[in-house]
Amino acid sequence: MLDDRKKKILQAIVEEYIETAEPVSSKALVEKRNINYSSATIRNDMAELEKIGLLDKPHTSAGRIPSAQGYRYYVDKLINSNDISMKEIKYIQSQLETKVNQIEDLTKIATTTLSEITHYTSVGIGPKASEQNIQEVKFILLGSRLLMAIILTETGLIKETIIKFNEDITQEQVDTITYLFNNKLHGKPLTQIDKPMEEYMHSEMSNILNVIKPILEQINKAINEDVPVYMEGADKSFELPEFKSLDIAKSFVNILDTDKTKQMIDILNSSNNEDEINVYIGDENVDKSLKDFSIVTFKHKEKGKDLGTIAIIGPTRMDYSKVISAMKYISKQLNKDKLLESGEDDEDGKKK
Amino acid sequence: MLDDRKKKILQAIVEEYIETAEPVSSKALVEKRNINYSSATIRNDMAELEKIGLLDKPHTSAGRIPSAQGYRYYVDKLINSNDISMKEIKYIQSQLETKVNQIEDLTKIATTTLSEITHYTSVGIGPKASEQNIQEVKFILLGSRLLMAIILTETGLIKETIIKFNEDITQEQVDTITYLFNNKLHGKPLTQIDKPMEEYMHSEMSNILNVIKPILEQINKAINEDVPVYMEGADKSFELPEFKSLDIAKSFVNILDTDKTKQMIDILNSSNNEDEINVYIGDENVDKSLKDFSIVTFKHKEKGKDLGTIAIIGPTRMDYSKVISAMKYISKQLNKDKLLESGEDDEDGKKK
DNA sequence: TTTAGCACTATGTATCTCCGAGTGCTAAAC
DNA sequence: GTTTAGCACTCGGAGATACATAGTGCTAAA
Repeated sequence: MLDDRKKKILQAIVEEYIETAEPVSSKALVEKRNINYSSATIRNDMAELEKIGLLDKPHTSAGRIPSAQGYRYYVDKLINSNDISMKEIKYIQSQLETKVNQIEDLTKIATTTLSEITHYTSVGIGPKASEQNIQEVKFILLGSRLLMAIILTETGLIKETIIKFNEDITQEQVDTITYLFNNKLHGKPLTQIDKPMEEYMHSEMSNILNVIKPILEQINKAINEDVPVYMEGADKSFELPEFKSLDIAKSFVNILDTDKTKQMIDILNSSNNEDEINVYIGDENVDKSLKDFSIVTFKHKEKGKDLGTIAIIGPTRMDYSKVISAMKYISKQLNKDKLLESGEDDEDGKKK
Repeated sequence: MLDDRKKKILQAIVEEYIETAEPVSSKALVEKRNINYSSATIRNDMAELEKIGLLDKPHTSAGRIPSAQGYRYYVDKLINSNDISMKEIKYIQSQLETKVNQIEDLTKIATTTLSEITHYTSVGIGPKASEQNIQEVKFILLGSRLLMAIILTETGLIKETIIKFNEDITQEQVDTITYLFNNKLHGKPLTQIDKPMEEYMHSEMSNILNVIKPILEQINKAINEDVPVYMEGADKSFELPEFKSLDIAKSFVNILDTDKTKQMIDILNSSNNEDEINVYIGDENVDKSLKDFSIVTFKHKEKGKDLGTIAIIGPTRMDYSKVISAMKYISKQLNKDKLLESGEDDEDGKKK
């Protein structure tokens, strides 16, 4: 356990370093951070903080910088998690009020807003379709051989896909299929879409057998493929002094490349704690290419269903206080709004 | 007009520089590029090529590099536009055969494939909705106050949006609206969706008046907002030696940031020539932040309708021969396939 | 327990030198 | 007239050296 002065010194070093990106000297703490002890006293404490592993020293004649553990201590015990101004609150509110066309848009807007408030790069991932339960399935015949399937989930997520057939489809067939799907699939998870249909595959209704199969195939494909990813403010990161190091810049681009999106999704989805903000500092990240970065994530859920994940990626020297505060506020707003239900309930009594 | 030897020398310099990223010396041309003249002769020619502005010299005691004009001459007159291997052709074909859920997916696949073949960053932009003509409009009541509008265009592009109402909507209203929309809008451009509807706004059908307005609003929003952008292989660019310069790396990230997407869209959409490959070298680009880059674009059209634009962005020292060849081949394939029609024609005789 | 004072140390920067690759030009060769 | 050999010249990059400086660690005194 640290005594008060050491805590104060650690906090001051972290915050000063976050601000200046330069190793912090004992003198700087006295002059800029109002620590009312002599630089010598502070130096003694700094030496001890270094011994317990909370500070690092780039070299003998430089100041100190926080270690990953130091940031961790700061985030866990010293942080001000209400570091958000009235102006920022207003801005967030105005952004979240924007009308959305789709549920996914909400995550997108939150991602953008977060990047604008924090000046870090933010990444958003749309809802994972596979976790959702089916509310309703609609089929629309777009042409004699072209069928559009629209799946609405209980949380309002919409998946649509187009199926092409080699032979003509009749409206009667479509009606039958629509009836079957909605009868069998309501409330079932999207991943299990083909299980309940299988019995029909082997049933007497041979006239739709050859129609159902391609539909299931295509729907399955649509569910598993499409996880929208939004990235905002990548250019902002490049203004940071850490990006003067080409290695860091490179690994950052590697992380954000669309190809590597799946990696990112894995990283973010491993943060499972519902409605809670997770912070991964430097080498706490499982992925080693993230060792020089910190990630702050938040998973937006409603009734246990994934509505999207939002993350901020920045250098370990990140303004945790600001990032966590902003994310906390946005997450609270997202949960308060319950936007999904605003216009669709009370139809069949299934929802309260 | 250049004599044959000068052409050969220019070509060799461009190609050698593309390969090595080092200023090319007269000696290198003799030894590595089999120019069967003495280095002195070559030096004389290089001096002349520099005088006409086709070559640059970083400093007195360095070799030559092509100027923007030099690249331009190379691209226009010296290039081998069939620089594509059997293996690459096979790969492109296999990729384009992938089943697509939506028309947009085609652009996406082409974008990815192009980046993989050329090893440069590629950017794809989906079809511009505003240029499309309406084929059919469907409305689906998802709840008592939630309506989904699906617009199918003549080229197969699908736009869908959700409209929320403050009061309940009946199926009869939806049917009326569906009839109205399809009656009035078939074959009209998407941008003019509200013009033909206006007369109804002032007509006797007051029971749907308050329904049409929010629908038009929301549809207009969906049309104008949603231009999907795909980016592939940004990390590949960072492996290039030019990205050792932090300024170049920075301006590159600036270009590709989602925020600046609209700039990019403008840039790409200014390349209007249908089914033709456009090359913008260095400062030929209107946007000054692109002065160190070259862009090769191709606009995929069918019957005059925009189906998407694909671009390769790389340093001015780009392998134009390979990029142009690959793009040419992909564009040919895209046009040959006419994928859009494969299953939807002959329904009502409107299409041949 | 805190502080003043001082020796010590690593780094960044500036300056200088030296090397070599490459040119431009002149004069000779073809 | 065209090509080539030869050579002086130039510039940038790599290393070496020195210097100034910011910061520490430690000792001894307050």
